[in-house]
Amino acid sequence: MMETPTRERLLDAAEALIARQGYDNTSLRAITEQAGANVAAVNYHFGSKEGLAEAVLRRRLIPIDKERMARLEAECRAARNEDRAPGIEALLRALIEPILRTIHTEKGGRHFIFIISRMHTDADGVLKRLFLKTIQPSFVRFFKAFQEACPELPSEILLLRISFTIGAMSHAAMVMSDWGLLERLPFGKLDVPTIDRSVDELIRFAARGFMVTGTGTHV
Amino acid sequence: MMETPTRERLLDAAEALIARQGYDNTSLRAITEQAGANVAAVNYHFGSKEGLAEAVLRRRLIPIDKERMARLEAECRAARNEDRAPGIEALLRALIEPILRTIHTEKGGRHFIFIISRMHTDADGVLKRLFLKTIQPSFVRFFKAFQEACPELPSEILLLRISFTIGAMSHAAMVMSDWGLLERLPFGKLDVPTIDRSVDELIRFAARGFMVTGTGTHV
DNA sequence: GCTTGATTTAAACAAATGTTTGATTATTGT
DNA sequence: ACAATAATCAAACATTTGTTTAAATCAAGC
Repeated sequence: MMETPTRERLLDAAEALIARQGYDNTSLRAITEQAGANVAAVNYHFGSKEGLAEAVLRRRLIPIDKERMARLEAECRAARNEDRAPGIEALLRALIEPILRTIHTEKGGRHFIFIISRMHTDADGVLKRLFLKTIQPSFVRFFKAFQEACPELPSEILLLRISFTIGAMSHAAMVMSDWGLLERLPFGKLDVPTIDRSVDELIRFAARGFMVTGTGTHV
Repeated sequence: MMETPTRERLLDAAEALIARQGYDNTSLRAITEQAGANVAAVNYHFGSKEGLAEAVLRRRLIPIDKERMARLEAECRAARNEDRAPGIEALLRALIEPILRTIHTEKGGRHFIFIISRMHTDADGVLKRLFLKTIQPSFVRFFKAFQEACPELPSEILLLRISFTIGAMSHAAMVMSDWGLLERLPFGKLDVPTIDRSVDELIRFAARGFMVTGTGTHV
């Protein structure tokens, strides 16, 4: 049985610890200890603590970003062929599903989600800059697609609603990763919803948010 | 002209710096320097760095919490008198407006908002525990009111939707505090919405999210 | 005016941080 | 088998961290 290489063990340990404690509050010694490696291993393999964090981020974010764009373009292509505007719900699904699915698809995904959530609310920080750089192009692309889907909505309002959605997604990711945190509160008995159910609820919640003149009832 | 006391200058400096850089990444020396005070002043006035952070949090959070509860109870009372269930939109307004209003009402509110946003996405941390302890009772109270407003909605789905709303609010607060961050992206010309307009958009976005069988069109 | 208590100050504290060094051990290519 | 490169290791590096100390300064009260 081949043991996993040090480089990867470092990534896993860093991912888990940074998720729980944050970047600044996680020491290299804690990471290397959990990974069963020497302190110098980080600087050998990644150049610096910052380099390690960058690698942690890229490892999962780039595949997610690729799948997002693939789904986005698929919907836009389908829309062109059928001579219609892209559908809001399909766009939301392209934005939300790839990242929330990593919670139970990938091994460390549950940890990674926490890092991403914190990324959205960090004003500044080492990881934030890299995160923005990585995700900016597809964010701009998504915005254009949303504009096609809602051609009569003023851009700044559209941007607000997309921000609401990203915030909801970010927070939902945390709740879904650690539902126990809510269950500890005195809410009475709750059936924990599955990830897929939660994702669906989120997408439809956001989709309704993008509507106007909704006439449904509150049920 | 009386100069503001050291205690308060420390709170202001800590609030601004913790908002920008996070709790762990903000040193006491940076805080005391910006406040024009000695390093030991923090331990003298607040006992510890943690004590200072706690004071920063309580100073604004407790009044916000009080106003939230006041509005909540007002709506519930009105509902009882008129023999109807509490209205979703009124509940959302009670939850959202008091905290988002501090952005432009209070002097340092713009900074405080960042701290609160980070609080929501922090898995653990010094401030998180205090935040939860402070806000938990009214959160439970809000949940009960939402249950009255949506008596047929399963509790776990209701809890999900509230989580979506809180996430949207949290992220929106950041965008509203620093709209320039979005304007830097290549979106073309945007009219920056006012705070009041943004708050309204958020409340109505969330209110639509709580509906079912919405039949509006995407505009 | 002196005293009591509150506040401020500079200096020092131990502990923890990211990084570097130089030697040692594994692994690989020929 | 041997040389060359890659990887690991213990030890030490200079900084920075939150906190404490003990003296100095300030502000009232009587």
